Amino acid sequence: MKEIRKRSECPISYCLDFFGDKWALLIIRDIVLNDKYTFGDFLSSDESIATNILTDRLKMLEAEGFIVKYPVPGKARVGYCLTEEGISLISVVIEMALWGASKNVNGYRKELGAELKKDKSKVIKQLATKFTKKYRRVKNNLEQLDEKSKK
Amino acid sequence: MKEIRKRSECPISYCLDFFGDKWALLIIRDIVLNDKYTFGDFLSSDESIATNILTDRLKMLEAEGFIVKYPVPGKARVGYCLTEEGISLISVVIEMALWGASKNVNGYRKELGAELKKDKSKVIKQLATKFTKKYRRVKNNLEQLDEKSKK
DNA sequence: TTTTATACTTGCAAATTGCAAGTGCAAATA
DNA sequence: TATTTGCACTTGCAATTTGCAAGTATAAAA
Repeated sequence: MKEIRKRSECPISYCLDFFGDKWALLIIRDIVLNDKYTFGDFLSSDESIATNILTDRLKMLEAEGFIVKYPVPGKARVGYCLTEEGISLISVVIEMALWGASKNVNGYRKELGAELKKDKSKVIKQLATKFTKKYRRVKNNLEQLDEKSKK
Repeated sequence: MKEIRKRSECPISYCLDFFGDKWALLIIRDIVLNDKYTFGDFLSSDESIATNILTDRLKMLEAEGFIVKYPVPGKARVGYCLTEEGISLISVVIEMALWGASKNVNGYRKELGAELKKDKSKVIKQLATKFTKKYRRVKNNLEQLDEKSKK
């Protein structure tokens, strides 16, 4: 698992301690903007992440509290869901999306682009609300599974 | 020099094509928030970048049009200044700063933190204006040097 | 029990980072 | 003019990370 070392007291540096690589934020993106949640989902993204890198980054994100793993129906299937910590990254991801879009790289549907231009904060809030609800459901589910396994 | 390859049409991925490493955005940070502009300035930051990595990243940032190099008085001395392209990264840097600060990593003076909380957009605009003015001065200067060398 | 789907794990080569010594260039000084 | 000093890189090499692709473990269905 990618080792996290705090390089300085600078908040930007701190952010890059976790996310200063080509892949970690792409996983957050896939969850936030592409509704992906399984290992296979992330593997199928256009950037073609390698399985060992994906595993490594998911482990880091989970260990640092940005995502949580939960069972999904299907053989050996699992999903990954943002925690509150992970949800706080949405604004960074959106800011990058706006930056890239300003360079005429905009693979997202036109409506999202228009919404972001119209009211960026509103979009961020809506996404945060959506994933907060999902996180609560998943957390409850995990807690219930935990109780069951104790019987 | 770090090779830039466009991995997909996603704007976030596009941003990470340039900045998905531990160092490139730290250079932008140093220019924007620490008023640094020479090789030696960047070398002295708390994160201790290696000279070969710094050179590599400065070359990339220059080649991609985010910064421009200009002469500074002193022996073999040069400075680096944001271009309009580079200035457009300020909002990403600031969003990361806010994220890091929300995790209680805040090595900046309290006033900046307060200003950002009060009116993030205003701070971003002020910084953009400041560096736009500097870029214009530098560009004019470079153009004049260019004219001189043709005589 | 066997097959299938999923999530990883592993071995290895290529690429990148980090350390620290070295080199080249420009300006100041003797 | 020659030498010294300051600055911006460059270089050699070891350590680490990434990427490729085959392999393995687990869970559920047949």
